[in-house]
Amino acid sequence: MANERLTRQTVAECALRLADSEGLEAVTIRRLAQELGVSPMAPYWHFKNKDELLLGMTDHALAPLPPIGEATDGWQRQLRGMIETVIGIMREHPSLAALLQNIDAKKAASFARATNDTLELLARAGLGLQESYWVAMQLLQGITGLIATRPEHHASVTPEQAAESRRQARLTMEALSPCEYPMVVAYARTLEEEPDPERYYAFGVDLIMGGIEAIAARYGTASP
Amino acid sequence: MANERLTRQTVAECALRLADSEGLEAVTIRRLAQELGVSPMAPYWHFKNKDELLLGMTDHALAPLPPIGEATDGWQRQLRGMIETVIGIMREHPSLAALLQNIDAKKAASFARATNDTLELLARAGLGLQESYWVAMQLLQGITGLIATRPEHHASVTPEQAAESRRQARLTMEALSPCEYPMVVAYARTLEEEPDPERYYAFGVDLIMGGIEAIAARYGTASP
DNA sequence: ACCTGAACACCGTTCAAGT
DNA sequence: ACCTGAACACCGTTCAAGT
Repeated sequence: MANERLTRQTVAECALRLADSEGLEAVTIRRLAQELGVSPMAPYWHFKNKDELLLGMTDHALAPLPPIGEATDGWQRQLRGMIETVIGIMREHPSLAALLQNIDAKKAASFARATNDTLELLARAGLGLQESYWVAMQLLQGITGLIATRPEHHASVTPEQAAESRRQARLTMEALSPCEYPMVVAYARTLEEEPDPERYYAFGVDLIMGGIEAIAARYGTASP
Repeated sequence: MANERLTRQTVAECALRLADSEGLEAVTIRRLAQELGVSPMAPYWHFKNKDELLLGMTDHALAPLPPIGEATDGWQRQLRGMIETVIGIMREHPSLAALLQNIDAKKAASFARATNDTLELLARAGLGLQESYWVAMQLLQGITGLIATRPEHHASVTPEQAAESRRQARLTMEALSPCEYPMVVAYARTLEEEPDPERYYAFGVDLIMGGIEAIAARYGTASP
């Protein structure tokens, strides 16, 4: 719209907004340029290729993630807080999960920072470096999976879109043979009623934290 | 090569082999046709579009997954066995993880079967239908993440390729500022020596199972 | 420094046509 | 029933050129 000069910031921001509202597959260099009211090649001055752009979008989304605070709490509480914050950011940016799966995440500075903080917490849990890294990656995958399976699926902002995608999921599963897949068909029926997102996310966090605490008790050397 | 008649089977098989050896992004309708020695439009007779092809590839890869056996063991042992089997299949088919992230998995019959079996096991663990489904999806995501982060990264078949991709990962992380990201840089150095894949996967399975057992103890109604 | 325009080598997919 | 060929509307990216 505005005919201002472009910035790395504004380009990344616009691309992220586009991804959040229409899905990551809508983010095309040409479509982005159109959205910015600029020629198709303009974005290339700010990002040398599409991968760099995706990294920029990720950094822009993850920027508000606060650094890990002082060690006043136990590592469990701090880690749980961090997980909840990331979930919050992913709920604000529905495309972030897909983004993290389509880039080499360790090349994003904001992601490296989050990883570093997580490694620090897990060291306090008594885990070794390798184990900590493996746990940190599983952690991210867990959060991503939580978002991907979420009841308010897709880049759907409006309740109507959310209800529609839930209906689609239900129809897909109900189309299956009830004698071959009885449990799946039974689950599909639970999708008829509106889900409670908060209950869903709380359960997900418990699931992720449960795995980490079990592994810390087994492989770690620190006291709880 | 051979000028035989095409089959849905052979097309899916060829596409999967291509994906496993050169990555999912190499699987293009046109490239696939070339590989089959056939005109670019030929695959369309067997799969109505690319999404259907990806589903077919997934079903082909997941076909050898055995159905859940009789309930002679406890649900924990059976579930652990299933996870290990899926990991085995994913290690044989390096593209399967990416495949599952790029399709609507519930539309793949083989995936629905695996989901159904998992739901049955989790019901025996005393979890409700919704909770079971959430756990099942987290389970898959966890396995997928395990494969994605694995030491023998990428579609690398040869040890040289594996060593090279590990080296690339190390260089990316070592390029980071050591005072800003001390833990990440420290972890990068552990990548210098050859990893032990079995130790890695065993740890991963413990991590995933730990979460499930913790949640079963907390939300379930069955005795262990 | 920042952006445009034309061009290249790719995509997925439709549709009419061949055997 | 199974496959081909031409055509369409897209991609990402390079490169020379404009201001």
